[in-house]
Amino acid sequence: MSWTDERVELLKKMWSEGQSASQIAKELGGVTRNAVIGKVHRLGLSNRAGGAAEPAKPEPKAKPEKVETKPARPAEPKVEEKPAPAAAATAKPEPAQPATPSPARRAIIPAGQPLPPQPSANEIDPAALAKVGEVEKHAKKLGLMELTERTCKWPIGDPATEDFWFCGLPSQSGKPYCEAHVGVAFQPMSSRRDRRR
DNA sequence: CCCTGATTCGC
DNA sequence: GCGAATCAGG
Repeated sequence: MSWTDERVELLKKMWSEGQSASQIAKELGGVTRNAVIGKVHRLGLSNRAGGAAEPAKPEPKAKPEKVETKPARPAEPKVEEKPAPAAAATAKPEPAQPATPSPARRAIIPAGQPLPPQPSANEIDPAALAKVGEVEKHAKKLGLMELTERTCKWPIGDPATEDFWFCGLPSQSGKPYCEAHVGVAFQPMSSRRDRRR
């Protein structure tokens, strides 16, 4: 593979979007993250600043003076780093159904919820639940696109609204979830088996 | 261990 | 110019 204009363009785009070198490499295909990084450097955009943005690093120079703003590039598009929730668009307070072709639709419950059901106060170890609650505060709130092989894919929030994201915490094992979520995801199904219900 | 970007240097 | 190997972190 070679760095065609298109590929370089995509590289620039993704890099400025804050994508990691490995992700870019994966997207491009035929190159490794090293190649991407090498190219990035050669292109001179090692700093992820499409034109100027980063808060920059406050040098040990505590100069109370006003910061000099170079008018060098006043009209820079400046690609703000947006979380880019991937799938869901920035939902507006629009309660209306977008357009459900179904003649008779019931609740807006997405039938295809491939991922584990939210723990419904079942017979799950309270400690594990507490842990999840705790962990979800630290969730990285990844969008569908941000998920990788080793990020927790536990869904959080309501898929029907914009309040939906994935845990995203590292799932170091070969598991699809982080430690906490693994805990409530698959219980050995042995914890209290004879509930003599 | 997983990951990140940065650098080097033979090609 | 290219990128694998390596380095230096998190």
